[in-house]
Amino acid sequence: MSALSNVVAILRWARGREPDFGVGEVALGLDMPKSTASRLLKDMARQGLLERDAATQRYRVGMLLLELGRQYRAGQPLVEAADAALIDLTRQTGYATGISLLDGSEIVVLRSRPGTHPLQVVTPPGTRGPAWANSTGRNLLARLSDAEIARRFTPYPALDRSNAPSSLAQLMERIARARALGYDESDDEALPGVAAVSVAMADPQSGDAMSLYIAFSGLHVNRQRRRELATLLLDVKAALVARFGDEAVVAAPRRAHG
Amino acid sequence: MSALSNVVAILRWARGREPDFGVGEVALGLDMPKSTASRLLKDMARQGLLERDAATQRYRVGMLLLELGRQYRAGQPLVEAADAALIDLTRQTGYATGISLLDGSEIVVLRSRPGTHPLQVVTPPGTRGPAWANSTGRNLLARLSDAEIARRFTPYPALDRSNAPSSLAQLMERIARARALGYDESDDEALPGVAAVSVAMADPQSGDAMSLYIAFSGLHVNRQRRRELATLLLDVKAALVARFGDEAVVAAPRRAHG
DNA sequence: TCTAGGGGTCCCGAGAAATGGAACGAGGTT
DNA sequence: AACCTCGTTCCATTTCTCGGGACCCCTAGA
Repeated sequence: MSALSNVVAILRWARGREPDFGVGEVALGLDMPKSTASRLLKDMARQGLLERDAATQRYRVGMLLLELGRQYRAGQPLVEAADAALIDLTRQTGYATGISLLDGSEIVVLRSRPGTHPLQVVTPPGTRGPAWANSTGRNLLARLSDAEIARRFTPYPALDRSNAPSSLAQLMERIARARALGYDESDDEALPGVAAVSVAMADPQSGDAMSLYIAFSGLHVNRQRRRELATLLLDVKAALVARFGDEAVVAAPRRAHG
Repeated sequence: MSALSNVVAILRWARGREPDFGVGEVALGLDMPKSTASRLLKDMARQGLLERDAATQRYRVGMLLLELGRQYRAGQPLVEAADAALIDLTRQTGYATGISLLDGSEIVVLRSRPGTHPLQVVTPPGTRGPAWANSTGRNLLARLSDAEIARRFTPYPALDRSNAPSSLAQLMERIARARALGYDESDDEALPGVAAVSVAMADPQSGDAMSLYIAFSGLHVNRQRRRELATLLLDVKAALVARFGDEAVVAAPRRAHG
């Protein structure tokens, strides 16, 4: 087992363990001798990957990771332009907006900001969620082949949320609808009380896909207004496609020179 | 040289290198053999700390760091409460707000969100800045001894911004003013055209200090309004101190039991 | 068409680092 | 005082990492 793989195993294990964790928890969680865990955590703290509270002897993620984390996909022209457009959309509408990426069968929030309406839930960048139980995820899945979607969702994950698709067949129906409409909606699925509309697009240079969303309280936004918000998002997407292109447009000649 | 220290050296070097970087740049930047750089980058990508674009052979920070980065100081009750209060303040006033921490002679943004006024500059979490050239940094420095401040600012850093203190003496004056007022202001210092007001406080449990700020366009907010914003921030701080305490209040008995 | 140069990859012997069982320290509880 | 839990340190042994050198691929220029 290389030093690097041990360190990354600890970092992966530490995801979701806010605010801190101890030597024994790491040893137990990773089935690792306590002396190994103690030594690795101490080394990682010394190097700045972690911080250690001397009073409690507990560890937490280090500031270096805060600095690097915000850098993920930063500087990519399409990502920055999309984010700027979504910040404008929040100003214009008062609703929370953001960008999500697909990772396996989950989504990870890349950028987000709260709206000015009293929506309680803010999903900060770095947060994971079930891709099948929100519109951003289904939009991203819609860009994959049916076979690949089936592969990722067998066995089908359990989630006790009545509005979320509860079988692969239901998920495929929702995805088909997203493909047909060009956008998707969710309401009280992964996030209770939260509704959203979203669109997906890809960077023509790299093929990296992302989903742009507007989130709002399901109780306070009627059907008509949701359609208006979807249209605003489609307009944002159209402007970005006009400026950067879309993967679908250049997919064929992508590998060929020229 | 341990494997861990090499990996962290690469991660530190990678800060600020958006959107990506190559093997040769790392080897040159860290004075490292190309074979070493190539092997380390490949291993780091395999483990998810980095991602590699097969087409360009260039590397970038990995999604794992996005997930861990947002976790920094997350789950700490005071940080979460302060952030929620600042989100409310953005809703209420329309101005950008956030939290910054001190690291040596620099500040690092922990949380931030844009306002709804047309302020162009948004400083995302993870961004570094000169502590002496903005109000958040001076507030945090105000909590240190004069000797410690002098130590951190000798030699005094150069920064070509006319409104920023350009000597240790000027910095100490500004810090003295922040101590007297309980808040500080900046205008067109580290960030051109950007003004801010901020207050600082510390977690009584851990002693960790943080600065809360409101940022706005220097052109569009008059002196009266700035004082109102400072009062709002002081109110937020007072509410947090009432709820959590402040380090100054419990500093003496901190090490003693009880 | 050929050559040179830049960027990057892979191999593997030598040397350095990492592992983890055992012993131990500190603090809390009975 | 004895016991338990959490965490630390030591060091013999094992495993891993380093990086020079050879090599590959691609592009530009003669």
